[in-house]
Amino acid sequence: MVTLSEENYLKAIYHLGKQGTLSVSTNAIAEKVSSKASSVTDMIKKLADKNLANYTRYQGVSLTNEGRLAAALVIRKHRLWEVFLVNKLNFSWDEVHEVAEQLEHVKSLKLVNELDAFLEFPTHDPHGDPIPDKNGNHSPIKSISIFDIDAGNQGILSFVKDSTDVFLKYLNKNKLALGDTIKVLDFEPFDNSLTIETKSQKMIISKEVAQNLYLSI
Amino acid sequence: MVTLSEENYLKAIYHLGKQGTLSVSTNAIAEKVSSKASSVTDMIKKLADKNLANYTRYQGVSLTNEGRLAAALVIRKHRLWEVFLVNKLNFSWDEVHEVAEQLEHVKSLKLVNELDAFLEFPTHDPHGDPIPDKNGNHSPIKSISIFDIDAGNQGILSFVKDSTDVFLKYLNKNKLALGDTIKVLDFEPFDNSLTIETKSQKMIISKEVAQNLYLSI
DNA sequence: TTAAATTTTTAGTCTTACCTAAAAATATTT
DNA sequence: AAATATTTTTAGGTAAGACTAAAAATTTAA
Repeated sequence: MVTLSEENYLKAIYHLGKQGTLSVSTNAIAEKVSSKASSVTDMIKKLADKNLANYTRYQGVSLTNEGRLAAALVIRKHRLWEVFLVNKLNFSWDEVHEVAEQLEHVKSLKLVNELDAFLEFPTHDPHGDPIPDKNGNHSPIKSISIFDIDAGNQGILSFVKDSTDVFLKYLNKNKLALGDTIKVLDFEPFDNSLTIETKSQKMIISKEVAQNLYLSI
Repeated sequence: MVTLSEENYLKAIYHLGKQGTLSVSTNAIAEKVSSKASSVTDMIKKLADKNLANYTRYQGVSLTNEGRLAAALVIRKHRLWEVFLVNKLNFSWDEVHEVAEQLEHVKSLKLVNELDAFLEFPTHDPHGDPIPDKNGNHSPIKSISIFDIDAGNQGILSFVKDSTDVFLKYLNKNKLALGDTIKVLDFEPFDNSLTIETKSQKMIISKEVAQNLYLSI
């Protein structure tokens, strides 16, 4: 049995190192799960004992196939619940994270798969993140940061990298949502800001914002 | 903050003693939550410290108003989730308990209330148990055990007292479901069995079964 | 109304998941 | 390549929530 806490560590390792394939550092994990390096070392040993992680002292951790699948299933649940909250229960995309963090730990294969069917097999969550399938696979994101797009080109906003509520609220305030068509009009070298245009408006966004908006083109 | 474990004890006390108003014994609680009496004593002290329970050594426990409300809210969540699982996710009534036991601990007022609305404010769960409202109140059950109904009378099956999966599977096998109209045809004093009739069949049920079936008349 | 049985509490342990502080290993500078 | 800085691990400790075994209180029976 994988405990709640173990699931959170698996998720962290998965996210930090390209689906857990890369070796990630103890400190990075500690930061991600808001704990201390020493606690991480303890937990990593436990994961390695359970054959969920590959670990050699001082060399960082990666996930085993088993660990990667376990992590992907937690992420699958998290994202499916987010879709449920937004599509069925009137949550907005900046309110779902905390609740999904709890729901993702509920254990029942039937629950996940019925939920998936009930939501009509969504492929992406409300922030544009792909939803892993039963086998832990997801369609790779084929999108590119607005910051890397040349002036004159456009695309559809399909993913936001930062999904903290501060950023999502900024987007709400500025009427930017997934699915919007966005055109890059101009790049300002002085402060790296960009002028963009949507169906309803023309606006200037900072480099920080641009780097978190991804378009599919 | 009320922990998961505390919530389970609150539920147990609530269920054992008429919504927690009656004083219940340490042993009874231990039995209900599958732990030992000594563990119960520890937890009861914690609940009393948090002003959720009334406790004097050797005299049993009851719930304070605050404790009763907290318990009712957990039960509200449990039953709403059961409705969700059965009505939306194709679970049958004998499969929902275990999953609802996990879902009931998810913390988010918005979640409960939106779920309630999404399900169109159900008043009873799939076993006929009443769903407490936001303030912890529920409509009293106005139903009577089949065992206490005189031959010749009938009613609608609206509540099953025992909701273990063994009993629910027995009902499934014998095509008895909530909402069915059931008429009591005969009572057999030798073994206390009853002959009942539904729209589709005539059958004999034991005293044990009869005492767990409640009709509204 | 004592004696016996039962229930409840206390005392002392264990495990999980965290922590701090110090030691060990690895990385980075000079 | 030594010295210094950083990262990681180890050692030892804490709180929550469980446990066993023994002591205390209450209840039941003789």
